[in-house]
Amino acid sequence: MGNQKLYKGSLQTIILKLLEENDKMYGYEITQKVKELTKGELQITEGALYPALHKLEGDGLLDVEVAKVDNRLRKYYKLTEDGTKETVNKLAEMQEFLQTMQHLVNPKYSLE
Amino acid sequence: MGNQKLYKGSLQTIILKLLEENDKMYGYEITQKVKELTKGELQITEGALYPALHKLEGDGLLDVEVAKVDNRLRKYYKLTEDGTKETVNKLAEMQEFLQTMQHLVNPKYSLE
DNA sequence: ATATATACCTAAGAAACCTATGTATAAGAA
DNA sequence: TTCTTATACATAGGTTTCTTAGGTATATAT
Repeated sequence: MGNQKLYKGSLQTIILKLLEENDKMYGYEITQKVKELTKGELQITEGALYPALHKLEGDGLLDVEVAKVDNRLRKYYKLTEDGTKETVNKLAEMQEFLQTMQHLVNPKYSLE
Repeated sequence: MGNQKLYKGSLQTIILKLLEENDKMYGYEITQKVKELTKGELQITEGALYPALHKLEGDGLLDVEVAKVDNRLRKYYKLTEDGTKETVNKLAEMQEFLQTMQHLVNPKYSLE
């Protein structure tokens, strides 16, 4: 790691993308999934994750469903209809950002 | 645009990369160059740029040289020796970040 | 018994940015 | 010739987003 600050601003997009792929997930599961997918490169902190989930829910992009598993609480989140639409937008913006940055910092590896 | 917040955290790297390519540049020139290279996608604001340049200078990564052109002030910045080394690090971190994000949000377009 | 993993949460502060504003000169349009 | 736009620097105040640090609680492994 050491480049955690580059991820600033991309957490919402990451959450939405995971929920697009996995239908429903709970917070802790998201942190583990991201760690696994990035081979430890990105560690989402709970102090960042939970407020982000609450914000997405408040914005109407996620629905919550509480469950009890092994006598422990879980809050499953899933995309609303608006959330599904917004995910498409956010992913498009992310792709544009990644391409622009790739072009900026390393023109020869550009995808264009 | 609309995805400006994704660029949060990447400004220093962008500045260093431009100075690696162009030897010396002044602030206003950097804003124009970035606008040109990104086809208007990224507009660096002065409120972000100047403090960033001052910080890089304070950290010993940039040297300043003041010049007067057409009776107007210009502050030319160039990489120090430390700045050149740090640029290599920051670019490597950026590449890793871009690859990780690409893999996260769109596995099939991954460069791996 | 103690530590680790699972599972949620918030408060306080830091970092990095945007908006707005200020100064000043040069060039172009009305 | 006045007004706007472009060039060129700068800072102050506020916002967003994250990190750090702490809190609660159950299950499992040592």
